[in-house]
Amino acid sequence: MSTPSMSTPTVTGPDTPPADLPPALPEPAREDLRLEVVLGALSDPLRLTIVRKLLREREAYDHPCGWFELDRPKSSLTHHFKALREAGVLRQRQYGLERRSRVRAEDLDARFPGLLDLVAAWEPASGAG
Amino acid sequence: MSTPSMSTPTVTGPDTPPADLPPALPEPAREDLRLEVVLGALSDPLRLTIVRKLLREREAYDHPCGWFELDRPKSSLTHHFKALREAGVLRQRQYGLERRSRVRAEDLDARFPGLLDLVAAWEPASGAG
DNA sequence: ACTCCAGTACGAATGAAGTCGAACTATGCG
DNA sequence: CGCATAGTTCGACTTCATTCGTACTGGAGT
Repeated sequence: MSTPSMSTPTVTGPDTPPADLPPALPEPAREDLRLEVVLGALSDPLRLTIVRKLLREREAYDHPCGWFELDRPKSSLTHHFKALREAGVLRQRQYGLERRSRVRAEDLDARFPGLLDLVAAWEPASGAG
Repeated sequence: MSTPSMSTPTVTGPDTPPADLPPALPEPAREDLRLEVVLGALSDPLRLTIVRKLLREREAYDHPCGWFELDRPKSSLTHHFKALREAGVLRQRQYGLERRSRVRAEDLDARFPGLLDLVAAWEPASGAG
C-alpha cells in the first residue's frame, strides 16, 4: 500500500453515526475514492467474495470477520479486509472484541454508480465445464 | 497472465465482420469474460487512460497504437494492450502495418453493464496536492 | 489476575506485474 | 533489394501483492 494518505483527508466519522456505534476505522473520504484503486481492490476473487456476500446480506448492519467462513488464516483475512477498507470499499467498526465490516454502498454508488451491482451479480466460477 | 486459456474457447471472429476488416486477434469470447480479470486489467492508470480515450472517441472505428500519444517505450505499450486484449477489454485488428484497437463495448455492456460508463467518467488525478 | 477470543502487526518467502532495452518480424515504398 | 515503419518477442530487473506463521494487543468472562 506504500503508506496511503490515510491521514490527510477526512478520516474519522464519515457519516457521524448516532453515537450508538463505535467509531469507524480510518478510511478515505468519499471524494478521495479513486476508481483504479477500487477496481484493484475488487480484482481479487477472495475480496470479490467478501464484498458480494456483504452486499447480498446487507440487512444486518455489520458482519464480523468470522461470519464469512473463509478458510484462510486470520492474518490473510486481516490483509484483505484492510485492503478493502483502505481502498474505500468497506467501512469497519470495532464492536468490543470483533471488528465488523459493511460495504460503503452510499459512497460507492455516489462515486461509481453501477459498480456494486456488478459485484453483487458476480459469480465465482461460472459452472461451465 | 500465466498462459491464459486463449485457445480453448471461441477465439477467432467474435463478430464475424463484413470481411472488409482484417481478422481480430485472439481474445476471450463474451461468455468467458471474468469480472475479476476485467477489473484487474482496468486497475492500472495507463490502461484506464487507454480505454477511456478509446471510449471517448469511438466514432472512428479503430485506433492505432501511436494515436494515444503515450510516451512509453513500444514494448511497454505492447504489454498493456495485450493485457487489455487478453482480459477481453479491447479487440485488436491488424491493418497492414498497424494494429488498431477498439473497446469491446457491446460485450462488456452485455456482461458488465455500467462498467464502461465508469471508465468513461474516470479522471486521472483530480488536482489534489 | 487469569484466560479465552477476535483480530492486528511484523516479517519472510513466494510469485506475479510493470518497465524497458535490444533484437526481431512483417508490411509498405521506392 | 534496401530501407523505413509499427509493433512483437525475449530476457532482465525491479517493484509490488499475496500468503501465512508467529507473536502480540485488548476486551470479556470467571
